[in-house]
Amino acid sequence: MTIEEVIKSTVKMDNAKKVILNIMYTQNVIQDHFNELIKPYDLSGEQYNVLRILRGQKGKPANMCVIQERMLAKTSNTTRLVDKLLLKDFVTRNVCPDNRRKIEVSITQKGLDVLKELDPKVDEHEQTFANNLKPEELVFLNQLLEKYRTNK
Amino acid sequence: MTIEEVIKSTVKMDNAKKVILNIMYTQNVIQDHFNELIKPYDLSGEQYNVLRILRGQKGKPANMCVIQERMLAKTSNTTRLVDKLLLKDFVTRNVCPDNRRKIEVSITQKGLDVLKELDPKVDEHEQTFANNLKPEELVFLNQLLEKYRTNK
DNA sequence: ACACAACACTTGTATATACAAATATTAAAA
DNA sequence: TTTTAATATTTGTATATACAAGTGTTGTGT
Repeated sequence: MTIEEVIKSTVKMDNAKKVILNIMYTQNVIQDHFNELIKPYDLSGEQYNVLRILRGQKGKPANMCVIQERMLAKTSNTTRLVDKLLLKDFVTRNVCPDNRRKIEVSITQKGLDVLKELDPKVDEHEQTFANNLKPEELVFLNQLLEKYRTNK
Repeated sequence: MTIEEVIKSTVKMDNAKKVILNIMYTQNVIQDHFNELIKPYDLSGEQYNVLRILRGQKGKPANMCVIQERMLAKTSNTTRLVDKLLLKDFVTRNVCPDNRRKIEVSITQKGLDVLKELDPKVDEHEQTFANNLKPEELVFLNQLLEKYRTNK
């Protein structure tokens, strides 16, 4: 389905406009698909993202600003995201002893367990989309997107 | 800047995962850029989208469900989006005389004026990104994204 | 004609996001 | 050593989004 069919556009669009709509719409499709996947786990996409960042720390706690800079949406409110994860016992939060302005956030075993359970489902989610392209097309799509963002 | 650099990833990712992150992140970058552009006009991205759909109707009013199906984010709450536009006198809203369940939404002259003022800025926004790619790359990026979404 | 389902839209509620201002701590300058 | 600036995080507020339930209208079957 082309992007014109998706938005039932009546007028002809140039490729510059089409690419933007295609990226925005594709992101929506991916996100809706992912939200379905994590719905039973009482996690939002951003909360999942934070958990994955924390697991990537391999035991080392992460400060709020470290989490922030590794997230895709740079404007997210990390404090409140961590609040939600804390309520579910997926993370711990402690004041950093070396610098009391900082907060050390770590993933708990319960958090690791839920990620472990999600891993195969997330892999499947990623593959479902990726399988529509040949391996070399996948590489090229990555390159084009990165080039498209140049200087932004 | 590659997606790995953006999220400061420590571990190696496969291309299936990289594409998803690349699309999500690129959408964020585009959206942030666009939000800067429309901030002075007291419009949200979705509100702008609705106005553009209404202009595309060329005088013919649009029902709520027509607006809904033409939007990128299918889950948006059209009623409240139109409420906001109504408060700014960018649209009118009337019960459809043929079918009183339906609502006819039309763009006002004021709405058309604000779109007209935005047009060159939106074009520039689109071109700024598109200029990073050769014309044939732009075409290919569109094709890859559409293929990537197959059956979703 | 009546009951009931389908449709089009609205409203309620909880959560998420955006962005500015506030707080607390540490670092730097006078 | 104060004062000031910079850093790290939190809080407040307004708006947006997600999703279920509610309202009013029209269409269908008996």
